[in-house]
Amino acid sequence: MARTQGSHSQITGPRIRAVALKLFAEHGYAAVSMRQIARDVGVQAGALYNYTPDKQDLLFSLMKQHMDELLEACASRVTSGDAMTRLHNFVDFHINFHMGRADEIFIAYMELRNLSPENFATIEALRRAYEDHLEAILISGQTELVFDVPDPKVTTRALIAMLTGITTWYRPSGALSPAEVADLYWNMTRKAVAA
Amino acid sequence: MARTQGSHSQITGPRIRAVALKLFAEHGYAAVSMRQIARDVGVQAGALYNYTPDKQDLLFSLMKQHMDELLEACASRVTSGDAMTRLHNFVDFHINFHMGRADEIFIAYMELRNLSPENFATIEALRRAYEDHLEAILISGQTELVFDVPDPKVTTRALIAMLTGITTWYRPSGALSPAEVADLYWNMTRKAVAA
DNA sequence: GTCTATATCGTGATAGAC
DNA sequence: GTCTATCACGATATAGAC
Repeated sequence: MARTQGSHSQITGPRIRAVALKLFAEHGYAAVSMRQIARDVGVQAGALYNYTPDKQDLLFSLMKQHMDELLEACASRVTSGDAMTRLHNFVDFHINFHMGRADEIFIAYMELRNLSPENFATIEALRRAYEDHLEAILISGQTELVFDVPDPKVTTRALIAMLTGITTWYRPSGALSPAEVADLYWNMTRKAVAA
Repeated sequence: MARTQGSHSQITGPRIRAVALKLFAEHGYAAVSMRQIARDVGVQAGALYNYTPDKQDLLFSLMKQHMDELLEACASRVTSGDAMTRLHNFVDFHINFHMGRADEIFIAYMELRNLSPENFATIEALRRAYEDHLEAILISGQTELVFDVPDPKVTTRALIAMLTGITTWYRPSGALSPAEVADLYWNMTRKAVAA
């Protein structure tokens, strides 16, 4: 009953990650079995363990990679300019980065509780680092007197929740283009923090 | 090895629901076993099936009850007054209702994908009905020229995502009182939709 | 590197005694 | 209404052939 015997390490590894990402996002980490991942990849379950020590590490690795990419891409976008410009850049970046990554976002926000304590601490620290980018912008704007933000930490969480919520309803096939969505959310953000 | 033999139907039913709610919120529906629920309730696994036909129905029943309570409590709060008053009432209601129900909210938003198709349709309809309350307020405000809301549907989703996000970080033991949180979020909301 | 086979355990749900 | 016992199955992970 062999199916695809032979050596395919260079494509199997990424395929496992892609399949796991999709299945975790669709059904949830706990609801997805290693057998199911293997079936969709086209290998036997045992073969998965050549690429990941266990299921937990597969989840962690996906989340870690996402957060690393997020932070690296963010840093280059929001460090120069006045507060208003940086905020606009942040909103624009956040929306565009997240729009093409609905699965990653979903997992990053929903599967935190399925991480081991150590893995959770790692991911949580990265999430904090990302929020700190926005918080720093808000504080700058407060100093420049262009924003009125009584509690930068709370406002940061509020804005990120609002922006990230896009992924729960946005579909590329929908009525609004990414640019239109970005414009709508930018206007709400801008007004919400305005002095 | 009997533990708590005897008849306790009047307290066991609610206890099962309370325990299941807590465990589902903490670990996720798929990650929680019927045995685990039974253990925390203090009965054997088989006894659970005197109260629920199956695990799926237990989840659905919890979500349905939450949505019913949400809609009933909401309707009485946001139907009279001008748009600004109704929006303030909605924000205030949403925050206060959700603050004491972190577990219910978490489940209502995170476990949708673990519902059977029929159950999902039911809950989704109730969620829409709730969003429609806010959308109606925004449209009223647009008519009254007190709001500037180019896309009421999108703004509705954005505001609800922002407001519901409170449950991911708010703790009663934290620095801010519920009233202070409500005030911060009301100001952001008010400004975000202002004409 | 992938396969087959398997060890070990936990799962949802049911049957029948009390 | 709760218990004990059990069914039928699927889970993660490993061992060893190829």
